[in-house]
Amino acid sequence: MLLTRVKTSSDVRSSDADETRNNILEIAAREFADKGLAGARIDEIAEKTRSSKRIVYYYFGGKEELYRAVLERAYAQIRSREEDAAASQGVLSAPDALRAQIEQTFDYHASNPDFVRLVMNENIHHGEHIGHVPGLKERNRSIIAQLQAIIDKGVAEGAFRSDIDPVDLHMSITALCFYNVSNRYTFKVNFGVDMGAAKALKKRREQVAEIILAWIKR
Amino acid sequence: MLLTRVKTSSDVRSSDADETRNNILEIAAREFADKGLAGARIDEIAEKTRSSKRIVYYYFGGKEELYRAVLERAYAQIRSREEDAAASQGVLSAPDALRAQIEQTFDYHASNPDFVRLVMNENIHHGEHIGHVPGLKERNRSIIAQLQAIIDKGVAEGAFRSDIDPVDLHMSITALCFYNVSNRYTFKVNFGVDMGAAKALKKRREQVAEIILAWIKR
Amino acid sequence: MLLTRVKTSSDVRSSDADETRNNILEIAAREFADKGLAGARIDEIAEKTRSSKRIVYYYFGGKEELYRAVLERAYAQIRSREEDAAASQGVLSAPDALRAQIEQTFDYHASNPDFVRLVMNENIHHGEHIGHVPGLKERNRSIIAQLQAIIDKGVAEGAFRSDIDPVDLHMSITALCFYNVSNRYTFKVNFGVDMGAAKALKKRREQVAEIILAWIKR
Amino acid sequence: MLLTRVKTSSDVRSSDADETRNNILEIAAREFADKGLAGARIDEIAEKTRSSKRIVYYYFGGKEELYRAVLERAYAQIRSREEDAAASQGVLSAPDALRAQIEQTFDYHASNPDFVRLVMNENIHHGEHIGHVPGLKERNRSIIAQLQAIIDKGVAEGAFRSDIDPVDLHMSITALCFYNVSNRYTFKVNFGVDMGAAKALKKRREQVAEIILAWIKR
DNA sequence: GATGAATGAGTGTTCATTCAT
DNA sequence: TATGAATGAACACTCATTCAT
Repeated sequence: MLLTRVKTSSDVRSSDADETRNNILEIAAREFADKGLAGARIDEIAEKTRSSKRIVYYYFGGKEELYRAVLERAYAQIRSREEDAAASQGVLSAPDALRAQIEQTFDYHASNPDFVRLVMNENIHHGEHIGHVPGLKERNRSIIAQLQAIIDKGVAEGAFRSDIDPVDLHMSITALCFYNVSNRYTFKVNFGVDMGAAKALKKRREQVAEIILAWIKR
Repeated sequence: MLLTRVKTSSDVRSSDADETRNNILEIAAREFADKGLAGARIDEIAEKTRSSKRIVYYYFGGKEELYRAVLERAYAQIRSREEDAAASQGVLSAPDALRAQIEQTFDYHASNPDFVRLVMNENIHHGEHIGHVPGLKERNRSIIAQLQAIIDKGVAEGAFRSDIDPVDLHMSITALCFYNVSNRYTFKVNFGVDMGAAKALKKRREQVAEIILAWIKR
Repeated sequence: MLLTRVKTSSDVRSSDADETRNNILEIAAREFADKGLAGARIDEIAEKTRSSKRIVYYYFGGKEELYRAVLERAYAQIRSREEDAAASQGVLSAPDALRAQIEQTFDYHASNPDFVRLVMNENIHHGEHIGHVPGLKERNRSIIAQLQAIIDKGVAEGAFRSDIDPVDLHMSITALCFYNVSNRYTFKVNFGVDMGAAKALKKRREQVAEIILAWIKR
Repeated sequence: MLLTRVKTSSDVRSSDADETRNNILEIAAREFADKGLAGARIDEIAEKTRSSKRIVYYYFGGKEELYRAVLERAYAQIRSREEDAAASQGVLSAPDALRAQIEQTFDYHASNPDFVRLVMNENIHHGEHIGHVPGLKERNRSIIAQLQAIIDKGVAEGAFRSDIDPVDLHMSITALCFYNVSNRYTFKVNFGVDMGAAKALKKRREQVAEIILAWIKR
């Protein structure tokens, strides 16, 4: 900061500020995902941060606002992933496109357990914060539209049933992709199977696609 | 208590104690389900109880122990339901038995959102308390055995594929029954559909059975 | 109790009662000596007892009263010891009698650390309970009279100074006998010497007598 | 603080902090000395302080840590006193130096009953906290070295016996200086003499020196 | 804009004691 | 006389938040 004169001081500050903000959000996401809104400690978050507790308040105002910012960021991230994925499915047949879509959803959940845990937390809180997350509507419209397109294509190809609602389809896919992650610990205790293990994941990934495709095929 | 005058005074006491215990457990279950282990307040639980905070400690020792007792009770309840249900499936064909099983699972989750939320909470806590719940092993063995029996029958009848693992089947069923309840609030915000509504539930119930049966049928 | 008809029921009860009382007092003495009045727990005392918490209240009324009873018993014990010892000193020369007296005092403290600790506790509480212990005056008069007799004899024998006050003598002896026990733990940390060890005690016992005799001899 | 304007703001802060810390330690020392670790109440300490209960936790972390800080401070104070006293004994003869040393020890105990009571408390707790007090080893080495020097000088002067161990000497002196303070209340009840009274103290001060000197002289 | 110090309100827990039988 | 169950009051401690600089 002291070495660069090219950047104006305000530039420097704001880029530093962004870095600080992101650093806090990252740490906070982990903490909220791990312990929930009530269980996470501002003190602990601040301590793990490169900055101080006061800075957390300075940037975010309070615990709840920080939680919302974390939620927002988590949804922003999944959305950008979905958009990336959507771009590359144009040329596939409907079943293949659907399978790709399912696998992408499965992978995202599997490799982002913190997102899954944040969503669980949000449901524990009756979804009272998610409403404030901007850009959700577009995201959801886009997901549904994407699935509708695949369904339409599959019906046209004579491969899919014509009576599948895209929202139902989305729910079924997500339910099957969510559970391994969300209920990993109780499932492990109950059935001795660790759904975090690579082998188990690979097998399940295949299976989820199989289940959905068996249902939608005519 | 109202029926008997024969009971000795000690009997009366213990039944009172049981009543108090159960009353606390009921209230606590609601609170823990609603706010999580960290978010629930012993003060609040006690206040809603017919007894006092001190009594809560007298009976359960502490917050964590109370939480465990709640978890234990929740699992005990689902287990007794499963046993009841199992008894009545003997005469059905494999697909009908499986459908009955799925519907029972679906209904249990739908009408016991607190159980679902407790399980979510337990997963947030990395399942560190569920291990202490007694009788889990038997429950799980029994579930799997039941499913295995249905699979076997279905295979024998020529109705089912022969390569389905009962644990996978259980996971798939549960995943599809769990999600509407666990993610009800975020789903509502995201897609405008309230999965708590009777109509939505009825439709989904049918659908879940359909999905599983489509997958398992040969 | 049900088997003996020789004893009247009230006899039986009262002897049982004495046993119970004594058992409680013994346990309580250990606890109060170990943790002080505030630190000792009625629950813990009751648990270690052969009886119940309610019995403790039944017999003693409350924590403070129990503490007083313990204090009383402790002083009663030391007194009876002193009387026994006094009886056997008639034939000795004054220095020998004094030495015997000192050694007896030293030994009593060394082998009754609980008594020492109870006295420490009582001083922490500004001696507010010891006033209620009956029989103290007689005990103290007797100790002082005993020492006065030894001094008188020593003066008559030409062995002792004539200006020693028996209360001062008692204080000096007790101070030197008390400290090894009362300050055993801090002394150990400070100087690495464990005054509870037999060898250290034996040496110190000799020394204490030596100190007092050097002072009183003419 | 009132004298300096040169101090930076952080200096001012830290001196305020020190003041607060010291104020708390002073009050806490009185409370712990008076009621012991278990008997003292954080609430009461905080109330008597110029600050709040929260501040006590902010500075010290907890009751036990506060107790340790108090213990540490008490030992630091006695040590600095000893060092001051040691400096002024160079020119005296061995008996005079020893007498001065004894009187200083006597006076310190007599005028710092809280220190004596803290040490008693620490012994009730089996000395489990004193081990954590830093600088104790140096203090004790220095005390013993000082006494050894006096002994050596006295032996060289032909005034003292040559077989006195400095640790024994220290224990004897301390025992005689500690008791009037530690057992003041029980002694008062037992023998009607208030060892806190100026006259009694003066007489005893003389006597303690006399006892030790009688023992060590050849 | 940035920060170490401070804090009111609550949070889980424990204690000596009493009640109902 | 004897006791398991129950309890109000206090207790140590924590938390998100704000103040002074």
